[in-house]
Amino acid sequence: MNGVLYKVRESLESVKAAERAVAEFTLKHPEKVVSMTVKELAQRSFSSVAAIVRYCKSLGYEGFKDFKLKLAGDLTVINLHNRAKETLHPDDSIKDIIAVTSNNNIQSINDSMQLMNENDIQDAVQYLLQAKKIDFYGIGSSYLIASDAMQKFTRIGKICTAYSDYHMQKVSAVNLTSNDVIVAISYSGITQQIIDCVKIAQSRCSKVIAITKYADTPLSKLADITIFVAAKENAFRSAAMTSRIATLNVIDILYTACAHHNYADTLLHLKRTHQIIHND
Amino acid sequence: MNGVLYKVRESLESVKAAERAVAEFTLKHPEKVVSMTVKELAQRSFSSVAAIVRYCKSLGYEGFKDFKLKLAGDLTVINLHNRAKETLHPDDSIKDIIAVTSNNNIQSINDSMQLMNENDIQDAVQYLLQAKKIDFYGIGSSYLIASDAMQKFTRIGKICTAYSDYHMQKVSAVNLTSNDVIVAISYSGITQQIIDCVKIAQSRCSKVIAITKYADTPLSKLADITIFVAAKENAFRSAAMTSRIATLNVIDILYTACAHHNYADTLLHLKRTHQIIHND
DNA sequence: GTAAAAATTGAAATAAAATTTCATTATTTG
DNA sequence: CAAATAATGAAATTTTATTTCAATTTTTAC
Repeated sequence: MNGVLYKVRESLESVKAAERAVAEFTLKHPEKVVSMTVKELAQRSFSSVAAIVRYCKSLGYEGFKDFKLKLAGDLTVINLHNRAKETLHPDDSIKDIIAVTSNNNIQSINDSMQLMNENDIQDAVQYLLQAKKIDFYGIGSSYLIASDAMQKFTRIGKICTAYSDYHMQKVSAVNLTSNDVIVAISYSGITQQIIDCVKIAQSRCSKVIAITKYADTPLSKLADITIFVAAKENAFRSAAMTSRIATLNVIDILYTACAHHNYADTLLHLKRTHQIIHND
Repeated sequence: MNGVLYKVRESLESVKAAERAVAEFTLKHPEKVVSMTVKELAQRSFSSVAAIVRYCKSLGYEGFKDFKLKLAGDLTVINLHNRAKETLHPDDSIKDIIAVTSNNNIQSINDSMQLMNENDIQDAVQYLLQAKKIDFYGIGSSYLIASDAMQKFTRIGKICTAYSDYHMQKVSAVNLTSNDVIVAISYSGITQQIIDCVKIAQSRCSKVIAITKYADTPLSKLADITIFVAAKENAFRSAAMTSRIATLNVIDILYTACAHHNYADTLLHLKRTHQIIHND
């Protein structure tokens, strides 16, 4: 969350040539940077000492020393939930499976938190609050997340839908207005049906919030606001599996922030809802 | 815990006079130490530069620089946990909301892990592996979890279903056999529709695995195996919201354990599935 | 197309900070 | 109580970070 690595990654777009290599090296080997001197880093990233100090200052730090200190802090947090092994082997026990799976899920939430930009979330919440109608779009396992979001936002009195059918999504999209907001959920960021709906929505002047993996994808390029989730895949854990928990966490954050915005009003809505549904 | 501050506190017993003041100052104002130079710290704690470097080395660090870096890391973690209050207040910022929500979700997984019984999980996995057919039952937000489970187990070639409609659930239940297994998902453990289906399933001699909150509920009393999830509720976080992530983690564990049981076979199934669905 | 202005860059100078050395002082031991 | 040992900090040294500034590149304005 507004961490050093996030700032570095963000800077890649506007960084000067001499500083680019430094940024890239930092993203690739942050733990090395922490124990390097400016001189060493300058050599390793074919830059100059002065460029590095300037770069650190441009990111808002006092200098390289301050930068390293903050980075050390962030890395400790990132490593916090990272201690358990990540992959399973044929002879692992149930105990291992419980630990590894739970830790992967925890780590997924944690890593994604590092990628979140307060301002983006704030903007997304503003859109959602002002929206007359919200459409949540997702295909496959992302549809379940869309449904979850729909259930939540309905509970606080928002008009919103999540269609399981692609054609219904499209039908809904062509009838959007500039007062509406869509939330497009696609981990890969390349799901064609979602991209199609986003384009239709934008032709109707609706705002688009995307939730997708941390990368340059067609979806993130199109969206007005992109909220990233981190995920590591392996043979047993598909992309969808790893990202799902982190994506749900994003939904929780958006929902909580919206609910929070009008504290008293929300409590009323929730109370009303609670009286109808006692349990599930 | 082998953090810097822990070591410093431990050192108080055996520390030399000149270093004692340094240790005490560090314990009192660790966040200040991080941004101080050896010289400054020497003055503030009425010690000498050399004494401080020696002290850092005696604690096992390379020197003062290393000591500061490690301390910075620890402090970030400590701040993180301090910020992780559990409830939100009207004047909380987006940053607070991100931290609180994410931490609640992480906590939820963590707490539930503590409640899990290896043997129960192992037995549940055995049932699932031997099942001819698996029915996942859930109402409302629990239905989304049931669907998620269904999607996962389908990917490894299991015959399974999750019905959104109560009547279809019942229809499915009356046609179960002793070779089948149902997974009943209800956080409250008192959802009448789910209880009904469980009773029908048991009259057909099917095995029942329940996933529910940690308490004596009608559901946990009926089930053959109960897997518990922990959850703390408050005005903004309904039971369903807090428990959902933990319940999904249970599904992940069951799925992973089943998938893991036949390592080679599973990889084959997943590969096949992957070729069909590229992205979601 | 070109010249002036602005921005970028890194080598070298400077400043700051950390570490080491070593002589002095205090403490322990026989 | 003297010799041995340990502790201590001032000063020297080394390492590291920051700043300066002139050379170079890029942009802008005409």
